[in-house]
Amino acid sequence: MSLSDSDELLSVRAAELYYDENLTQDEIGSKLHLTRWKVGRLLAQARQQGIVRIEIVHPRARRVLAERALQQRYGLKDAVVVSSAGVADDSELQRRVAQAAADFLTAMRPAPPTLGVSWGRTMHDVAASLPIGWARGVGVVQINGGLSLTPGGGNAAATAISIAQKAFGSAHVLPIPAILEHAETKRSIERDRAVGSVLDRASKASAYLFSAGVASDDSALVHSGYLTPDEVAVLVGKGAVGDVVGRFIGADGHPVDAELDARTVGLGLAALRAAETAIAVVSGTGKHEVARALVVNGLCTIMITDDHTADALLQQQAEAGATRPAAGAKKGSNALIEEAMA
Amino acid sequence: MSLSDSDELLSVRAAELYYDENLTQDEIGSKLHLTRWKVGRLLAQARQQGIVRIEIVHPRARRVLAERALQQRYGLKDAVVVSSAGVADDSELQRRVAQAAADFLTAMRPAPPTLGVSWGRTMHDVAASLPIGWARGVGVVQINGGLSLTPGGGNAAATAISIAQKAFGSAHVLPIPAILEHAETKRSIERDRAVGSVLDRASKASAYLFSAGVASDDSALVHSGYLTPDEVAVLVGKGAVGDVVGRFIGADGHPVDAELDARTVGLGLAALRAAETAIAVVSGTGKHEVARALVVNGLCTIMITDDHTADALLQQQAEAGATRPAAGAKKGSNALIEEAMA
DNA sequence: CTCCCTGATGCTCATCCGAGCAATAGACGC
DNA sequence: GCGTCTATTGCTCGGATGAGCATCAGGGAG
Repeated sequence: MSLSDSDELLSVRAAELYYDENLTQDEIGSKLHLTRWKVGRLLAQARQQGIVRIEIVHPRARRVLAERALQQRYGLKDAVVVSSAGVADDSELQRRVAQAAADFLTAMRPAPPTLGVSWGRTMHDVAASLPIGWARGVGVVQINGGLSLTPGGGNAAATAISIAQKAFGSAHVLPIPAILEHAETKRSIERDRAVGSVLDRASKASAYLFSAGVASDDSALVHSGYLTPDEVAVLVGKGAVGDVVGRFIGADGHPVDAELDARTVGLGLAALRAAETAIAVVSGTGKHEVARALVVNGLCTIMITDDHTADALLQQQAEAGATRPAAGAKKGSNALIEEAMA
Repeated sequence: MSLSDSDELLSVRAAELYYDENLTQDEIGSKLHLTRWKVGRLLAQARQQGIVRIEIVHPRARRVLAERALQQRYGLKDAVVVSSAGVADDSELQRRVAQAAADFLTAMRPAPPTLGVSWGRTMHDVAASLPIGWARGVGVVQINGGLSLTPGGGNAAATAISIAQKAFGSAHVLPIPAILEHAETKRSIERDRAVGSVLDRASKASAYLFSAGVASDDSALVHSGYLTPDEVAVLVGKGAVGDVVGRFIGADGHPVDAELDARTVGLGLAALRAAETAIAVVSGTGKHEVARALVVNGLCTIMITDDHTADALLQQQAEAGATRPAAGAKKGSNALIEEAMA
């Protein structure tokens, strides 16, 4: 601790003169009766101690440090953390994260020939945020069932179709329920030629893009009428932290209810775990736990989220390491900007 | 409007790379396929548009720009605006402002031979924040009556005494009520030799330091039992925005109730208006109106306040000019730092 | 008292960066 | 198409700044 009180006050004063007024370090030096090197050191100290906080306030701003920390901590291939500075409500934040996901997709080089997508509020926003022509000829495959029983917001297939259309590609949808009454029905549906081919295609996708839902009454699966609040409560009792591609998982990243899981149509979690590129888009206070389950258990290789969630994920110091082999400090989507220039 | 959307995104990205990572502009240039000058311009634009916000987070931090703006707008000799960044509640903010006032006093060169002070919660905090030896031999004079009828927090005289003691000086107190029942009583009290001599000394003080109170049930004059909430309500009805040295004033800076004013013991507002150095210490959401009355009507030459109040004072674009002759951009308390080094 | 160690200070030098200027590319009217 | 006008780009140059080093003050241990 070499920070004497007087030095700290000097730091503050120097920082004010440097950043608010903008005097040179030399000028500050003579004003404060210090040498310009001392001033430089005070400023460095002020920045290092966090007295000077530099914040980038913009809907599209990202928190690069948190991104790298996430990447390294959980062995992700990449991470995108959007700043929540100046965000009014949770839904605006979600839109920003969706926007970031769209930016990320757009910047992906090479674009995935086949992209498996889930559905839901977040995915809808991502689709909406994608610019027309974000890629050329991507095949988009819906990876889990979803026939919204409630109106509004378009159904699950619309998301996949929209993403495909904007890339001048083709969509392969699953116009079937997300969860069936009986495991047997599910198996027979999967045996259907059309459905089977889509699922097959899904399992071979070169990349996946999906979101995660909360385990509460607010779940999209409740809103869509597949589950009742009571059923969700039971799942929570069994340790569910949220759902991924329609499957409710616990903190260990595995389904909490084997029976329910057997009735859920779509790609299995193993496929995500094995995927080369699995992009999770998760944001909001309620989703910290699911997000943790995703990264801790290697269910995604790329995490796109907000800074609060990221901070939560980085909170605990030593966690069990991710199941993914660490990808090292491999640099990620720094080609994002290409899009902006195009 | 030369800010195309792509340029804005580039600005954001460049700012991230520059401030979060800290690459040189050159490195950013090659990473983003831009020349380093372009990067420089993007960064300048980002700062100028407020995309990059640099904030100094420290209890003692000041908002120098607001200070200068206040100074120039209202023709003040000086202004101190403390940052409210990271402040939990209003009382913490008040303590910070009091601290700033103490810093300001300490840094005053030359120290005023005689200092007239008022009393109240804020003044108490200022006194408490002053370091022992903040000056040598200042004569402190209480400028308005105040015998707290309620316990706790020490009475009005204690404030003056504390300030004086810490400067190894002498105190001249007014151990009499702030407001009397009858104007006649007030006049006779003023004729008292001891009281008269203090008031005389007060009127000749080389500087004044005072706060201002709200016109509401929360007024110190209500707490001290000099006024009832009903009486204050009547004053508010007459346009009172708050009290200064015990006198309730309207937005025009004049007493709203002549009769009440005639019963109030202490320095008149004219003395403040004429003073070479009149330091007002005002902070808190409820005091914006009083603060405005002070600066608009030249009741102080130096304003020490919080940034919210300052912003409120700077809100309206063209206001009637201050009654004080503009003091120009005369530099103020930049010697503050001497204290820190001593 | 002397020596040595540690941390702070002031300095040199290479780099970084911004102001200002010339060249260039677009935009527009003719 | 052509001239002109303006916004943008890339550059020169000198000041501003940070890294690294020599020096110095102070503070034990012997």
